Formats: sequence, C-alpha cells, structure tokens
Amino acid sequence: MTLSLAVDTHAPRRREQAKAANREAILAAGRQVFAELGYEGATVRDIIRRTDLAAGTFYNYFKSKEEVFQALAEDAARRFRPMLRAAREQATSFESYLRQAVTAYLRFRSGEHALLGLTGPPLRARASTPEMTALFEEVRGGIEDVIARGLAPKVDAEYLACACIGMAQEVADCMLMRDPHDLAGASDFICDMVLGGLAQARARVLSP
Amino acid sequence: MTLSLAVDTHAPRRREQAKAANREAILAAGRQVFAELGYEGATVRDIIRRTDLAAGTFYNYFKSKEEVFQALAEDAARRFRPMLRAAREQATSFESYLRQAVTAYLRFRSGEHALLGLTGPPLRARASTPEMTALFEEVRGGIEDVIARGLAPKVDAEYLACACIGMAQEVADCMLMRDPHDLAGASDFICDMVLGGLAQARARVLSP
Amino acid sequence: MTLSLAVDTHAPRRREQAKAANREAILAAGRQVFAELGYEGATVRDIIRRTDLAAGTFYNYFKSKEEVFQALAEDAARRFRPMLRAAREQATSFESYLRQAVTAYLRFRSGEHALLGLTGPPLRARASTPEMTALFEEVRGGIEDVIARGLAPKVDAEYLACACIGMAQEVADCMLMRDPHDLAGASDFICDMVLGGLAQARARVLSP
Amino acid sequence: MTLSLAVDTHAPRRREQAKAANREAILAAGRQVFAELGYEGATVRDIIRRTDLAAGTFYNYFKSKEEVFQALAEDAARRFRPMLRAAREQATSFESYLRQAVTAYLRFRSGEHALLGLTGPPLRARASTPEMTALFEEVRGGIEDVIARGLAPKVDAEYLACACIGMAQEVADCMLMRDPHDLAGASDFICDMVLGGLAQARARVLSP
DNA sequence: CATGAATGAGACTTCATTCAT
DNA sequence: CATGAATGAAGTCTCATTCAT
Repeated sequence: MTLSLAVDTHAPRRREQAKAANREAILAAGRQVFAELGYEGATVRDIIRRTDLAAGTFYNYFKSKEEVFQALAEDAARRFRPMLRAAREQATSFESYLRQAVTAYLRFRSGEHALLGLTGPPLRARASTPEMTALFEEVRGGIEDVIARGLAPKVDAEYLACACIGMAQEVADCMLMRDPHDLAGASDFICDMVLGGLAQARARVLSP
Repeated sequence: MTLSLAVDTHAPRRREQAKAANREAILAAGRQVFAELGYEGATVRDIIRRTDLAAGTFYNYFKSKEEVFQALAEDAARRFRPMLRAAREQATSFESYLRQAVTAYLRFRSGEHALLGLTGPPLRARASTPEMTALFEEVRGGIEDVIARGLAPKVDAEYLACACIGMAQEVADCMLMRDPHDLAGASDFICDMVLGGLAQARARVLSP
Repeated sequence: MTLSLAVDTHAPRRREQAKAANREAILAAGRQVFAELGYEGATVRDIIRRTDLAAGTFYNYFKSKEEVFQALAEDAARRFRPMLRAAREQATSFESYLRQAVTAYLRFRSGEHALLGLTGPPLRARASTPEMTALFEEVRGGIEDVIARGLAPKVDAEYLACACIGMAQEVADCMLMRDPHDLAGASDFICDMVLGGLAQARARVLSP
Repeated sequence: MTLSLAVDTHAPRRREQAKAANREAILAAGRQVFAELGYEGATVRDIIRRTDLAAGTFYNYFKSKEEVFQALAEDAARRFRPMLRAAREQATSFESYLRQAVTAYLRFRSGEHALLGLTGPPLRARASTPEMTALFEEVRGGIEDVIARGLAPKVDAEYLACACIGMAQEVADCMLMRDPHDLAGASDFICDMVLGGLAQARARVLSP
C-alpha cells in the first residue's frame, strides 16, 4: 500500500479526472431521474442509486437535488444559447429571426427528447426537465430582446413573449408525440400563428 | 321517548352536513397545499395539518392525495364547463366563440387565482394545479369541437388546440402577475393572435 | 315514525332474535377470519367487515377479538364434548376408548376442515383455529381422565397425553391434505402407535 | 500520512465486525420477540426496540420481520443438521438412530429454551418459533430418509414422520415445563412409543 | 476524497375504540 | 341498541444527511 506512493506523483491529474467523471455521473443520473420522476418526485437517493457512487459522495459535489437541477439547467442553457445568438445575429427581419429561433428550439427539444426516454410512468404532466426550463428562459429573453430592438411591432412585449413561448412549448410537446417528428410542419405552424397574430395586433394598435 | 323523535328526525341531516363540511375542509386544504407546494411536493400530512381533523380522518374521505387532486379537478371542470358551453351555444362565428371562451377562461383563472395565492416556492414552471389541468382538457375539447363544426379553418386541429391553450395559459399567468388584472387587454391580445394566425395559416393552406 | 309504535308491541321478541342473529353473524365472520388470517393476524376490523353490521355494534357483543375466539372455542367444545363422553361411557377397555375417541377427533377435524376453506394465503403454519384449540383441550382432558381411572397403564400420564395429542394432530393435518380423507387408515395408524407404544412402555416399567 | 495506514488497514475489519454485531443484535432481539409475542404478534418495531439501534437501521439488514424469521430458522437448522447427520451415520439400527435423533432433538430444544424463555402470553398452541419450524422440516426429512433406506418397516412414511414429530414436539414442550429437564426420561418415553408402535403397525401389515 | 452504515425525522396507513346521533 | 365517523396511537418504511473509517 505504500507502493502506490510512486504512482501518486500523477495523482492530481487523475484526481481531477475522477472528480469530473463523478460529477458527470451524478448529472447524467439526475437528468434521467428528473425526466422520469419529475423534479419534485425525484429524490437524492434516486439519483445516487443510478450511479456506482456511494451515498455520501453526492454531497461532495452538490448540496441538494436542487443544485443538480440548476447545474443541469445551466448546462442546457450553455448549449442552447449559441443557437439563439446566431439567430439574432443573422436576422434580417423579425420573420427570419423567428423562424430560425423556432427551428432551433424544436430541433433542440427533439434532440433532448430522443436523449431522455420520455417514458415516465404516471402523470408527468408537463414535467419540468432542466432542459425545458433553461430553454424557456433563453427563448423568453431572446424575444424580449428582439422586441426591444424594434424588430417586432410595439405590442405588449411581455404578452408576446409569453404567447410565443406557450405556443412553442405546447406545439413542440404535441409534435414530439407524433412519429416522425415533423419539425418543418410544426415550425411553419408556429411562425404563421405568430406572424399573422402580430399583423392583426398591429392593426388594432393602429386603429383600435 | 317520543320527545326524542323530533331530534332524531334531523339527526341524519346533521351528520351529512358534518361530513360535507369535512370533505370541503379537506378539499380546501388540498387546494391550498397543491398551490403552494405543487402536486408532488404536497403530502397527505400537509393537507390534514391545515385542517382541524385527525390524521386518520383523511382516509374516511380519500384514499390518497391523488384522489383529492382528482376531486379538485372535477370540481373545477364542473364549474368551468357551463361557461364554455354557453360560449359554444351563443357563438355566431369563430371569432365570437373565441372571444367568449377566452374571456371566460381569463375570468375563471382570475377568480381562482384570488382564491388560491400562487405563491409556490420552487420553479413552478406551469405548475399543475388541479384547476389548470382540468381546464386544459376542457378547452382542448372545445376547440377541437369548433374546428370539427367547420367554424374554424382546416388547419392542423391538434396544433391549433395546443397553440391556443399554451398561449392562453402563459398570457393568463402573465396577466395574473400584474395588478390589476387587465382581462380585456389580455383577451384582445390572445384573440388577435389566434385570429390573425388563422388568417395566415389559411393563406398558406390555399397557396403554400 | 310514530306509526311503528303499534308494531313495537312485539319488539322484545324481535329484538332478541336480532341480537342472536348479530351475535351469530359476528361469530361466523370470526371463524372465517381466524381460519384465513390466524388468530394474531386477524383484527376486529376484519371481522366486522365480513358482516353487515356497523363497527360500533361489535362492542355491544364482544370486548375484543379474544372474546370472539373464546366464544368460538367454547362453542366447538360444546359440540365435541358429547362425542368424547360417549366414548368414555361405552369404553370396555383402553383400546375401545382410544379407537372411538380418535375416530371422533378425526371425523370432527374432517368436518370442520370442509366447513372452513383452508385456503389461507401465506404461512398459516399450524394456524390455531378455535376449533382445534378446543379439541386439543378436550382430548387432553379425556386422556388424562382415562389414565387416572386406571384404564391405561401407569406410564407418565402427562407424557402420554401429550404424545397422543401431538400425534393425532399431526397425522390429522396430514390426512386432511390428502383426498379423499382416509379416516379409517389414519385412525388405525394412530391407534397402533399408541397401543404398541404403551405395550413397550409397560414392558420397560416392569423390567427396566 | 503513512501513520494512518496502520489504522486504515484494519478499518474494513472493524466495520464488518460492527455490521455482524448489529445483525446479531437484531437476530437476538427477533428471537426474543417471536418467542414472547408469536410470529404474527411481533412487529418490526418490537424487534428494534430491544436493540440500541435506530429505527431505520433495521432495514439495512432485513426487509421485513419475515426475513428475520427466515434467517433465524436457517440459523437453527444449520446448527441442528449436524446432529441429525451424525445420528444417521452412526446408526446401526433403526432403534439406535431413533434414540440418538430424539436425544439430540431434546437436547437442542432444552438449550434453545434456556436461551429464549417461552413465556408467550396468548394461546401459543404449538407456537411457531423459527427454531421449531426449521427443526420440523429437518426431522421430517431424516425420518423419511431412514424409512427409504429400509431401516424402518414399510408403514405409511408420511404418517410416521408426522406422528414422530408431533409426539416429540409435544412431549418436549411438556418436558421443558418441568424442572429439571428430564432428557433421559422423555427420550425413553418417545422411543418406546415409536418402537412399540412400529412393532404393532408391522403386525397389522403382515396380518390385517 | 470515497465509502456506506447509522441516524432519526417524518410520511403513509391501519387499527381499536369512542360517542353523538 | 345500531350506526358509522372521528380519533390518535402505533406500525411500516423511506429519506436526507452525517461521520467514522
């Protein structure tokens, strides 16, 4: 057992790798568990059980399941944000921005959906996975930003953001239940609704 | 001996009243608890604690918190359904139907909101209160029905239902956070979005 | 409701009948429950549930499940005692007494067995139904009595009683598991064991 | 750093010792509780209470009281089986086998009895302590084996096994109530009964 | 740091029993 | 007396968290 000291020279690197691996293992388990049981239904025990780590080890990485959830959400946001930013930068009009953002959103949801097995047992009514939460916030921010920049008509910005997000979420949920996932159709539908709705709203603003 | 008859005659009534009162107390407590803690976060104990009933008494009325939730949902649906039905019956066009349904929905949410107090601590992203779940289904049914009756253009019925519901929900949530609740403004916004969106969608259907 | 007063003239008789019927209902339910769940596994609730009586009514007849059990045991003893007594009175020798007592015991067990449905779910290892308990005691008493009257050799009376009873019980259990119930074969076997055993024991007593 | 190695080396051993000790504590408590309250009357709580362990700790070792019972039964069987096997191997005749087996059984019961304290309050007719259940099966197997090997006459093997077991159990119970435990007397009595009974049974087989 | 057993709070549920009707 | 709802004690089990190794 003292023999291992010679090898311990490289220990720091190994340690860090092991630590990162453990963290990843916990996050992966958390993703699964939240998807299957929902945030509130999930327990720390559930997460550790899907890991080959010991119970106590969990607390070396996270204080609670809430921290796991937040880490997961941040992770998802980090992956999604570039797509939204690209949409903003390449946008020449509200329509082009909208179409790209919606497509990105649907593609992301579709990908995450395949990743998780959305086979949760009971209600799972609108289970809040970290990914969905993160996207919700990112999308909301993007829309508010675009409205602020004047690319969209001057309707109630908050209402518009809520409407877009609520619509996108529900239609995406619906799309994900069909096989195959018709990204183009869903995207067209959402964009039509938003663009047509905006035209109508603008008309009311001009001559109420 | 006969004197007691006068009293005994009404005895069953008193009993039934007490039972009904207890049931209502549990339902009211459940409403509160679900609103504050979310469905999964809530426990049977939480519900009884907001009651002056004994622990075991709960099980004389419901087998589990799930049964409480369902009773609450049925109750909400029972109260909301007449409004939707009236909207359908009085509708002379899709627009009039839509406007009345949306108004009814917002008024309902507004009323329930005052009742509850949506102060849930955790994420609560689209918290599934019993009322919201029940209404979701009612509204979805109504929209599908109207589409079937030809009052709305032949777009993807499921997508449209999802879109309306998601939009109405999110905008309603948003509206409820403002004070005072601007029912008219929110209603106009939602109706504009749906009507305009449909016009746009119809255009695509005609000449894609 | 005052009209019923005229009929109430005969109430006392009806009352007694109803009371007897209730008592019987509880006893019958108890028999079933003890047979299926065992004495300790049974609960007062289980007993009332197999009755169309109200929970509180139970306590008008019995203080506890133990009282039900004892009443059941007394009842069984009352039915079995005459058989044993007849065997004693007609006995011209230990052998004739033994044969008749054993036959009576086996017949009784066989009858009770058919009566109850011995389909208890789990272990039920040697479930102590009231009937078995009563018989056990009656048989033990009979054997000790016969030994005391000098009809059996002067071996250790208590040991002999225990041996006879233990043997009879186990062989009866075994017999009841076969179909059809071979009363004659089991009776012969038990009697042979006891008589032969006694001969051997007497030999030891005479020349140890 | 290296100093702690000496300690750490033995750490797992201490852990295992503690675990074994806890397991033993639970088993010992279970033995007591089953003996005093009977299997069905016993509760998991009763068992933990006779321990200085926390409530939840029980479930680190056993899933239910049933598992405790089975562990206890296996333990008893493991301890008794060698005795029975020795009896079989050294047997030169059925009589020598029987005498040794019965003696072993009585000695075992006597030892266990001192350990337990069969002070159960309720009926307890043939209380199924784990030990008794396990031994029942062991003895039954031994007897059937000996009969199969032709050392005992060809009577109904099952009936004989039941008879021997029932007799031995009841006589042992009786013996244990006397002070001091007269192992020799009880053993002689049982053996006489079995041997004499077999002689009688053989006679019937030859000339019915 | 990793381990994993111990802990005890607390959730769920059933039960025996009481008592107003 | 019958009724059956209310009660609260008690049993079952799981959980988050700690801590010795």
